[in-house]
Amino acid sequence: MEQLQSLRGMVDLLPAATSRWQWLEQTAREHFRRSCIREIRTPLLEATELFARGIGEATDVVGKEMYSFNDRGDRSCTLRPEGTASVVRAAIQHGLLSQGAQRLWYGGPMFRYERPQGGRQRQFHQIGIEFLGFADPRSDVEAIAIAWDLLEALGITGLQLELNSLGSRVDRQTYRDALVGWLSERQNQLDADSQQRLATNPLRILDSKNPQTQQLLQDAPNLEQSLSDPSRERYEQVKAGLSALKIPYLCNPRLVRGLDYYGHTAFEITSDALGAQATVCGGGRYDGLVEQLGGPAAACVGWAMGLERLMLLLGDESQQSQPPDVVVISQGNAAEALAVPVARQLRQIGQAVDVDLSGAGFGKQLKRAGKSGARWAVLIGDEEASSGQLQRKDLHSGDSSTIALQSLAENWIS
RNA sequence: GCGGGCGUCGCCAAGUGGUUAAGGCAGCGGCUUGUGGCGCCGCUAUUCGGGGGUUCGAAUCCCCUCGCUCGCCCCA
Repeated sequence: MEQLQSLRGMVDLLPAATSRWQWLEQTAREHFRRSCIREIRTPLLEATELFARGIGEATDVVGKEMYSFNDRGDRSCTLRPEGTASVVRAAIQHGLLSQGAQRLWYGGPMFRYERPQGGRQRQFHQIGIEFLGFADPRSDVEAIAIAWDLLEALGITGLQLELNSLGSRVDRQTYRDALVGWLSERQNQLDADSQQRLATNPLRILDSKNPQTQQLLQDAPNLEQSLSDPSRERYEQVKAGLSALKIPYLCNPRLVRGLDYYGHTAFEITSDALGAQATVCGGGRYDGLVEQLGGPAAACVGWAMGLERLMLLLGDESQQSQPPDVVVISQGNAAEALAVPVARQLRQIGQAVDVDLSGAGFGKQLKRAGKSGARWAVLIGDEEASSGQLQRKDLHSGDSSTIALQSLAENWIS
């Protein structure tokens, strides 16, 4: 490789794409503002231990996907692979929870060392919300509704909300034992990955894509049946809340999610237009995490969306960049000296002004100005420079008039 | 990390062993040295992602490598 290029899975966003990204981000920001959710920004780099303890040692994210390195002080650092752990850490560190429950959102790049694929990059972008200190099932409903409505505001259709309850810690332990016991007797019928997980993370076997494994699981103990009455009741309340909002959902008892901190409500919003990377939004409840990371007991619910995947669903029609309002054209020493000052004056009254600094002939500059889609051209040549009367040309109609350099800003009318 | 497909100019793309590697778009220059959007003319890859090999001869065949892509895996 002679040519220097971006690292694998690290993608440049070129000007043709950035306006679309800005629109997406603004739409999300506005949606969060209306939902009274405030932004939190945390560092991209954290102590490796935060993720190891927060997300779980046995998860794939921690086990094999982290960008970790030792810094000059020999501390193990990791580029954040997700947002929740950092937000929780920050909330604990700054005592946010002692000021009451927190409704927070975050956004920005995340890093996961994986083989890139459509909708999957090593540096990718998420936005997410975290409700810290909310135990009521209505908070699950509200969080999901906010995600659902944001996707609608973005104009994304054809989405499916899948819902499950992982129950309480005790429920999960009970179920886990039952599942491991049942599967152990049929270990030889499991695919290789699932056999591994039997020891490390048995619940994950549930959402294996291996058809034989899925077949086998038909008769396996069911997570729903292991739910305690309060857990079941809670789940019902969430479902009722969603139904009341007319948000359609599909109960999927196999929906497990890969991060250890989830319990009770877990959900995903998927699209069938994304190939293998179908999840657009994923989240759930993580009532034990704050305490686990050294904070007070605080029930929480949150989710994250992958922005690249949203972009894929929005279609990649690269938008034309906004054309300038005005292009300043000049020729000759005296005139060229005026070009930047004129542009600056017009910018001060709010015009989007481009300046042709090429030194090419009038014809050429005018041609480019026309192509740029600008409405106006301001022409400055020797005559204009000496008389102080600039020429202002309407590029749509071709009409020209003069405008005095002295009173340019005052007399400019778009 | 494992399998399949692909890689020719900024973009799209012909060429599949034989002299100088089509074409289109964009860009640049000119016709038109101070007045554009049309038109016409011209220019832009000693080189086919990179390296090595086979061959008299390779973009075209083989190996390695990098990258992209699809599936697995995983998740957003």
